[in-house]
Amino acid sequence: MIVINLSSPTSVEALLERARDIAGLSFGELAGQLNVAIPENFKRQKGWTGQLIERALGASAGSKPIQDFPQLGIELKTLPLSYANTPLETTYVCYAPLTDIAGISWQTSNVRNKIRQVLWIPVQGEREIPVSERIIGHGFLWQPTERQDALLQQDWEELMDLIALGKVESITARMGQYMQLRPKAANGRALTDAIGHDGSLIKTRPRGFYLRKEFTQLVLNSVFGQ
DNA sequence: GAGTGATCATAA
DNA sequence: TTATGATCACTC
Repeated sequence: MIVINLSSPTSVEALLERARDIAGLSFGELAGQLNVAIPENFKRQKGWTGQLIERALGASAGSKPIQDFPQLGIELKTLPLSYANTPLETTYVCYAPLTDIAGISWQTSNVRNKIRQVLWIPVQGEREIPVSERIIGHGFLWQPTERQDALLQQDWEELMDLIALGKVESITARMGQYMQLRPKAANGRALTDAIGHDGSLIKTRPRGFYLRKEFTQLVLNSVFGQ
């Protein structure tokens, strides 16, 4: 049996080694080693896989708005794949700032900072596969290519411009070619401040930036070839 | 069937 | 409430 070390890895090499160690394990095997209860489905525990992998790799940030491995400058993301190895879900990046956005640029944005370096862990995501039987794939370290960075910058600037102009309520998830803005909250009653049409503050649902499946597919292609 | 909008658990 | 981890589920 593989012994999982719960402390934080102190080097990139050590982190990647841990990722290699869990590759090929089923969710059930890893959850068993970590004494984590396995749900039937994710209807009530949507972040279960991510939290399982975080524990296994020794992520330390908790719910702080920083990367999972601050010392290494690495963010951890699980990526549920179909049988055809295509992404099954969009990827949440971070909350979108809806006020006090003067002075924020793509270069200094939360989005760009978050995804400077990502350790992607592909996992089987088909819902017909019982949770305990889904297999963990081979994790890989990724940094956006210049082109990928430019694609996200384009969407980010379009969306942030609308937010700055007080048009957040007119933004739909259909906007943005590779990155979109969608509600991100416990429910529809959650409200936060945003810039209104005349520049005053309004209340709206919190929003988050999400990478479209098309973008994470580009990531997969850029790493594994198409 | 795909995608948007909604939602669930948890921590601080 | 904001933030983390995301997937659900209804509508088209």
